[in-house]
Amino acid sequence: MVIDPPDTKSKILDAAEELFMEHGFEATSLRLITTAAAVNLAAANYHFGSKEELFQAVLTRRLDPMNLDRMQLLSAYEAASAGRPLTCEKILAAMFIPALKLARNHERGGKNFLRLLGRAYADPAPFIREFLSTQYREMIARFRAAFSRALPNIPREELSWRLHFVMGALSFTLAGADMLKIVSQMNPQEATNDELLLKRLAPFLAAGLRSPSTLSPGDEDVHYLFQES
Amino acid sequence: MVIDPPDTKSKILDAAEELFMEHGFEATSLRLITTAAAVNLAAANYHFGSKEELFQAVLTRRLDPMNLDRMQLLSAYEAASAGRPLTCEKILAAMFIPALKLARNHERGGKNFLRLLGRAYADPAPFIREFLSTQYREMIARFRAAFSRALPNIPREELSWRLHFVMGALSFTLAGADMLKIVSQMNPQEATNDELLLKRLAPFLAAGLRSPSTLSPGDEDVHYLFQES
DNA sequence: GCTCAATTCAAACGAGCGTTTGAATTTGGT
DNA sequence: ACCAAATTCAAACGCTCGTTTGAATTGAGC
Repeated sequence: MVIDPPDTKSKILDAAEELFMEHGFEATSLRLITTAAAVNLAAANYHFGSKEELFQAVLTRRLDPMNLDRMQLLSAYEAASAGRPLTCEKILAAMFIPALKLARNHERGGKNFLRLLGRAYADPAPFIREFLSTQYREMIARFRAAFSRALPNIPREELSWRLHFVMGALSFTLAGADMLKIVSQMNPQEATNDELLLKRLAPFLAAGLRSPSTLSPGDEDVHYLFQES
Repeated sequence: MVIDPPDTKSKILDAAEELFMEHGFEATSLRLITTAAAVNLAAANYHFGSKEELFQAVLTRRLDPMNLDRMQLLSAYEAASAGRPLTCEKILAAMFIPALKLARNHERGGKNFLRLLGRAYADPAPFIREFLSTQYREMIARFRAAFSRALPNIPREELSWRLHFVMGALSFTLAGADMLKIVSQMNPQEATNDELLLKRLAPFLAAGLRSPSTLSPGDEDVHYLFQES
């Protein structure tokens, strides 16, 4: 069994994924990418059209299957629950397991990709924001509906916020191997254990999601944060 | 009472803050900044040395007072508690109130700054990461100690992770006015109400922080996420 | 009113950027 | 073996970047 050599397009995608992850979109030049991929400079524009389209191709290659995976897993859980609403942990698992599967895909640096993705969330470039917005719309809608059934007592708007916090903590965690040094001077060998990481994150988020809504109607004026002493 | 005109240095800082926030570090040129500030291009290098040092000056101007504020507030709460450990809400309030105070500082765009800060957390540039790491070290250590007293049953390592998640959700939330469109198609006029936003975030995080540790010793093999069906 | 240091200014420097070009080369169908 | 399409290649284009330079201007102290 012979593994045929990767074609130019794949070599560019692989090099771009690693370098975009390491330096960000703006700071990574096509010359750096094509040199690392050992292909001609013009090949990038020939195969992908532009640097922006190359970046989108890097994201799409892994993001599409992962989000599909998430939705299928959620559907499987829902089918198995016989009509009862899922637990928050179950829904979070449907979000995390496909991400973990990707992170474990070491043959091609899946972990690099998750860090790249986490950073893309915070990138101000309009073309990145629009791209992610359309890529995520369907998946987010499915999960919002699932959480809504799991947490019938949380108002719809409050739930939107909490889902936002969940995405924030998740993407920050995925992107943040370096950040751990800032926040916690964490043990590095543990920081690379993604499974353990998400095992810690999921219960944390589930507890937050289940907490009673503090801003129920008529409760707007509780100065929650600003009580004296 | 006459307000004297802002000097060149301040004009550059103000313009840089707004433009770095909008486009990120790499995508913002000194020519864009100095033109917006209506000063000569060379003035940026004359007053700040380099683009990197200018960026650090933008951060320092507001970050130093804010973190000092946080630590003083935490000390005040601790002094008022007469030796009893603080609640998580109280500690989170000491983190959030100074940020809110800054966001309310409309005369100079404090809100812009918080978005810039949230984005800096995710920036891969080494000089940014090192800068933030040293700027935050003392403040983080103080708050970790406070949470440690508030949550004596959470192992030290688990607590480090949870503090990490808290920082993630917070910075993502501060940075993410645009992101709300992706995750939740949120009501925009509400998204700009920072007080309400943090009133929702704080109880969410407090519930997560207080949740029982699921990875207590001997419990390592619970396949929390990977249970069947 | 002179001096000298601090600041502002227009101009340029060298380097790196994304993209395009047009010829050379490889590939696959007949 | 041939042709046409797909791909690779070296070179260049036009542009913007961060930084530097050296002269012009300003302003406070004597």
